[in-house]
Amino acid sequence: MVDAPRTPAPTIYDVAKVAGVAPSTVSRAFARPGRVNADTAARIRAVAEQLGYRANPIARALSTSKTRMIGLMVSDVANPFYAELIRGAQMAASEEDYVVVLADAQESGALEREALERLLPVVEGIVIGSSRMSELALRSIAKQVPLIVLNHALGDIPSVVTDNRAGARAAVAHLRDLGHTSITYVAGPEASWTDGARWRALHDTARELGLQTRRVGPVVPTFEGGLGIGDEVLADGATAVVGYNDLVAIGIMAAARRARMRLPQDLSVIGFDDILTARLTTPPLTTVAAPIRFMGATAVRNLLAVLHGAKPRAGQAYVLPVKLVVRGSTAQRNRNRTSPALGTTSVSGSAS
Amino acid sequence: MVDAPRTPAPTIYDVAKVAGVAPSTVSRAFARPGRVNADTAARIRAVAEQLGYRANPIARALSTSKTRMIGLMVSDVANPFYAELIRGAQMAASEEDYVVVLADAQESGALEREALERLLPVVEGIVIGSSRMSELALRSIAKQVPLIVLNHALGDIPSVVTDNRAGARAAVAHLRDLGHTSITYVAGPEASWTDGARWRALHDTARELGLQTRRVGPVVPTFEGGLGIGDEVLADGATAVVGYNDLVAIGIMAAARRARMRLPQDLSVIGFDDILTARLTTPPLTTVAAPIRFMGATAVRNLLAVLHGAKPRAGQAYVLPVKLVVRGSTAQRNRNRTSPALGTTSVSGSAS
DNA sequence: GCTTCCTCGGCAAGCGGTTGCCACGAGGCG
DNA sequence: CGCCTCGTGGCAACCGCTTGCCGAGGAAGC
Repeated sequence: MVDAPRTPAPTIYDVAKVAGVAPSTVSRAFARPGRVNADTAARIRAVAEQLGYRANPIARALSTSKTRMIGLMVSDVANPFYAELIRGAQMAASEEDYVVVLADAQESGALEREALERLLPVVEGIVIGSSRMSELALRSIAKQVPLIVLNHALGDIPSVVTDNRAGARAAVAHLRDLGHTSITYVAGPEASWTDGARWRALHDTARELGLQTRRVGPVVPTFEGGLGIGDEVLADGATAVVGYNDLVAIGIMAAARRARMRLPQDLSVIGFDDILTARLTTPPLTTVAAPIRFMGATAVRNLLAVLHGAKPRAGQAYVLPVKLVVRGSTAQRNRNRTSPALGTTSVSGSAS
Repeated sequence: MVDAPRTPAPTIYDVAKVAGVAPSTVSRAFARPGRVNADTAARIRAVAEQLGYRANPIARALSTSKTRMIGLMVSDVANPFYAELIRGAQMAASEEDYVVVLADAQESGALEREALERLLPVVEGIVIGSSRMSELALRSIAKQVPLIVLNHALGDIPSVVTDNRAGARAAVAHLRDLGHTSITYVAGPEASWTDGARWRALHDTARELGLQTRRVGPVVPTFEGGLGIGDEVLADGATAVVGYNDLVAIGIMAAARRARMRLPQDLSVIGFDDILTARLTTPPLTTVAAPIRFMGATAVRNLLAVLHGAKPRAGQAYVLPVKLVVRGSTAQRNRNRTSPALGTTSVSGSAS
């Protein structure tokens, strides 16, 4: 063992002894203002302060089951989207003096279950960002502990999502205004509820506004995913593509550049989410910005509200507004762009 | 309050009753293999399984002070560097069935202290990534709980850092090979130990290899930081710049592009760390790649080792190897590049 | 003056495990 | 055959805080 002559932290018993009262009184002095005479309370506080007393959250939790911890499950911490989300959740939690326990599913349903297992007995509630688990599994979790899911509207579990419909509409309208007549959508994970929502909304609005749509994929929702399917997208002579998320969109841009296309003249690209990276690319990415940080905060705040006794609002998801941020990756359709010279991993097929 | 007819989870008492043994025996059946007769243990396990018993970590923690949680403090969760770090820490923790409690200092020493305060009583040990606190404060923490700091070599606290010296050397050598004779370093936060280490190493090797160095900054270690100081860097006619980290380097690139310089012909840029974003820029960033994920994992593994009784290795930091990853942002020095047309926020001064 | 109510502190029983110590029986050994 | 040792299980005392309940004493009501 280590050296550690660390003196044990003072307890309410120590404080009680010094202050000349019973431990229960000390406890109440902190937890139940008013229950104890003001003078006594003041004296106790003073002693506590002087002894450096800090309540032991573990002990408290044992009898109250209030750990002041909430679990946050993300499918991939390394994804910038989640970084922002975590930040929001983190902030909202601190506001109420809660602490967040992070779990990373690493895009695997099995790991997610396992991590959840570790979390469950310790946290008061859980926020799950884009689960890879089945709805059945989610429901079973929801039975055990207050739960709120992100980016996935389930009938009976409280959830917060973004307004994918409005976002898709804005994207389509923007592309139409630029003269585009056809849009290629690069799909994300099949298991993703968000992907379905985005595609459906895109498809519907496109039809409404008289544009064609095409759907390719699914791909893994990363830069590599977008890069990998880039040639297929370009082979068909697409002039406008919308990616499942920013990372995919950026991947597509890289593929286009590799194929010696000019951006945005030859190809307009739009992403979803507006992660930090979106503004760092060349050209900077036009994207449907989600209030990511706010999403995390909203989820946590609602979870906390439920923990404080509020009725969970299950029937209807909280839908957060989005905004199309026009940057440099979209431009007027170029009617006579040349057939792309495909990259090394080229695919047969030519531009229309 | 909520509905919740959630039946209370079974305890060792329930299991004991059904299995016809004493609670202590149940406890030992799980915690102390061998201490209990194999048959009895098997029976207990069976009963537990059937009842769906799960040990309550809170209760266990109360008497053993082993929470199986470690704290991870980062100065900015939204920074991609930390995203990777968290992932590594997270993975290493899961390996030993530990859970990580995340705290975000939001680049503020005060918030960092506060968050630490919340963490301290709950976790068995803490990993701090790039602290904004004073060394004094760090030492005081280290006295209370096993601590390991990242990117900051302190004499008496175990730490893991990257081989900044080797990294700087590689960067300088690379630039020299490309014909550059002078290097501008854009400094990061003054409070950053890493910044000092990088600059010193850069300066030393440059001198050794016969190159000039210049140092500008400090700037906040973000894209905006790099972008903001870009003009100052360019005004002096720099041909090669090394940023404190990738984000800063990317910011410089953006500034250069805004000034209508061609990259990398007119300006070579090198970053540090190799965050995910580094390969997504145009041109992709040449950078001194740190094994970020591995750093996180290393920190956690060593912390865990200490918790398991290993002697903390304080005297000497664990230094992790780095590797120069040459991408597209560096090129042969262009001897006759034209004086840059500075952007809107231009600074007086002309190229040499 | 006596009952009633209220305020405020203490007692003690949990919360769900862990663990030092003891007891009991069986096998080993001289 | 008596004594020791070893393997196992149980008892009970924690770990530190919360909280229902009780009771003493003072204020208020009649």
